[in-house]
Amino acid sequence: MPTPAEDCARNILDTIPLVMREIRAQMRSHRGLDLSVPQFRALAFIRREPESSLSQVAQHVGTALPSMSKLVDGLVERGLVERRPSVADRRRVALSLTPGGTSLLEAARRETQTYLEGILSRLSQEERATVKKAMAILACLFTKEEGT
Amino acid sequence: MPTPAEDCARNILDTIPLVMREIRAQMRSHRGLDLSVPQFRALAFIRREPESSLSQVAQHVGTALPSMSKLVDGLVERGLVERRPSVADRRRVALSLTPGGTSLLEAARRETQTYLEGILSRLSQEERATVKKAMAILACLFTKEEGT
DNA sequence: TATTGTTATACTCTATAACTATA
DNA sequence: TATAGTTATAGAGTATAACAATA
Repeated sequence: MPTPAEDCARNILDTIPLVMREIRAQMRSHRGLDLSVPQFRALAFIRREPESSLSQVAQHVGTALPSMSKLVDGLVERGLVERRPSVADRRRVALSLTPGGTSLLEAARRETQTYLEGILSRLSQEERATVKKAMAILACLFTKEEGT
Repeated sequence: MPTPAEDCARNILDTIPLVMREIRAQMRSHRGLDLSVPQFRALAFIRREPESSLSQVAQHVGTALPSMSKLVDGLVERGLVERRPSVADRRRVALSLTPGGTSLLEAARRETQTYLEGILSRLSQEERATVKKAMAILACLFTKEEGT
């Protein structure tokens, strides 16, 4: 019989990529407001933390700095993000959403939320509670892991 | 107050990409046996279902057929997979692991399992049970969703 | 004609290394 | 010297469209 941790690890390895794939496909499927998951996460972070630097966004989204630089290039080209040099420290960059970026992000979030809620509505209240609790546990575990 | 489903959806959206990112980084970090998550999943499926066709693998891993064709190209070049025309139906392809592919897959799985178990060992038995149960719920939900 | 797979094309994601500008 | 960011480079993932081979 497998140990509990072994068992749990295998379940994670089987399930997380599956769910991730659905989320990605769903986000990509909207004409005009299609976003990749990292793009979505970057926009959401910038809205929550206006004037954030590139490093902060990269840290939060979990990419290397050059990756985020290029990702932001694309968002700026699409007119969703404004990138200005910071006044306090001119090495830095100050990122913020344009009005178009804000409304696109909100529309995308609405779509994705609706999609997920549709799926989750098939669960019992208890099952949803279990999923929510598990997400909180994992988020804690894997966020704290960053420095290691 | 957000509805339970809305709440749960946001938790999923915040957490799944985070965990996915860690799994990916972990799998890529091994010298000699570094695999992407889709490569790992393809190898695992082919071992479980020898002589499978390209379509079957693509279906299981969740990629489009051309994507899987290219992914398998890489695995064949690395000597991990053998791709032969099927005898019964020569449009098809019969995929199987080489001995090298089998041992690499096993080594990679061991590494990843060990890594995940290390993290999960910080949880209480009850927390692990919650995570495991949630994974089962999600796997069911998102596997059945494929045809929609 | 329908199915299986490949090729062509075009993005995005991702990382590391080398570089520039500022502190 | 150290930090923030960009550019260069390279490889993988992803999808759609067009094509070839076989049934």
